[in-house]
Amino acid sequence: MGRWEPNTRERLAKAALNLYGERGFEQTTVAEIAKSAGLTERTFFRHYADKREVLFSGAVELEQLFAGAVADAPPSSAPIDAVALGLYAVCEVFEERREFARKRHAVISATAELRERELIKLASLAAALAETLRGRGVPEPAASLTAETGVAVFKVAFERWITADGTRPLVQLARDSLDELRAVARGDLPVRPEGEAGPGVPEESAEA
Amino acid sequence: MGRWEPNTRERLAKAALNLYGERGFEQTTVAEIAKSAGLTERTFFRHYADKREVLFSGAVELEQLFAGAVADAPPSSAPIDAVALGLYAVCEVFEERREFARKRHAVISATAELRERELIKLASLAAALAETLRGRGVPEPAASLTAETGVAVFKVAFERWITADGTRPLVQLARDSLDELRAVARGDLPVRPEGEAGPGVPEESAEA
DNA sequence: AGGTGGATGTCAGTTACTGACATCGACGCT
DNA sequence: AGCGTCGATGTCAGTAACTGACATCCACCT
Repeated sequence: MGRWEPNTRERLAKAALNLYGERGFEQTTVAEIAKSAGLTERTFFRHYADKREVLFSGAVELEQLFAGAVADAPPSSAPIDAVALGLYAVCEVFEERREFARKRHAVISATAELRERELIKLASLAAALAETLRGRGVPEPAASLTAETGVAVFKVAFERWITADGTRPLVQLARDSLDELRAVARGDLPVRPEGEAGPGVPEESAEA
Repeated sequence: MGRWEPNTRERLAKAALNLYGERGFEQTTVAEIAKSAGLTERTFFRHYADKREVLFSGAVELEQLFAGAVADAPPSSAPIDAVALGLYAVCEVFEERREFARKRHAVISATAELRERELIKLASLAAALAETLRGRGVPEPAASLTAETGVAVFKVAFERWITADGTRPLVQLARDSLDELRAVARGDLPVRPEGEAGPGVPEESAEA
């Protein structure tokens, strides 16, 4: 396997992330990314299907990790608990790369086109989880609903983790969000968790 | 307000949906759509931001309808119940346009790019719902989780409605999916009904 | 009739993306 | 060493999405 400089794909990904961060996604041309990595535009498109995909090369591994952990959960686990195990496994991986995740997240959330791509990756993840759950004997539509729910919980927890100062580990935020979801779906009216006096909470007290 | 033929936007949208359905999205050029509507490519881009957006012009109204119904729910309603009301309002609208919805859905689900666009519209919807819930005094992250959950329920119900023969109204499917979600989140274990994982339609509403 | 304004047409240009073909460089084989 | 193979890269030409600048047209108003 002949090659000039090693790690072509990673060099392209790193160059892209940097340029997207500096000039913005739309203001960066693929030719610039390639040049910055010492390659040509054509080579870029041999490694990544399009200009956005360069930021999402890790999606497949993420999916495998998440779904694998769900598959390995004890057979007696309720679907939502199996998904929780996958959630925790994923959180561990992210915990080690917080700065990278932050930088990448900043670029993505700044550009509508990149947000689209991220959403479809998350949808693919949800589909994979649903498939795994069906493999565990969970019928539809429970499998899909549980999978979508798990992804929603991850999104919420990740957002809080990226935004916060980093003292609280992602896995803990995920656990909290999951608990919150159970309460929401149960129909419990959410009581204010902490002393935050943000937008006033009107008269919410009793439940039906 | 000068104009040649009326309903320019609608003519473009109809032409696009037809061509996408016949030749496929990628095999259809914007110039062809415009020509088919008796207009030019440039005019197409004056009405729609890009080639995909022509299929999503109703997203804003949908969002307003959904969020409006949530906002109008009784103040004492639990968040999930308020979202349910919005869900039902949206279902009514779709019920009247089943054939259009089916055709459009077929085109979208056949093309990755269009699925991306649809996802971001749904995400926008979820964001609007979350905002509405916060306006009702629901704190985060319960507002976002409830909103995402509501959208997930809609997706599942819509998919079943489009796939099925149409005898069951969408609103009923939505109600069922919502019940299922509550069961899932409660941790009720939908165990394999008869020990076989066949594609047979499983029992729903199998809880107390 | 004449003027105004919004919608449309025309044209040129950039850039994402693709196919066809040439080239390079490492490796194995004799 | 010499040679051939093969995968990765470079080069070039082409399509089509999308944009900006400017001309033109039609409906309406005075």
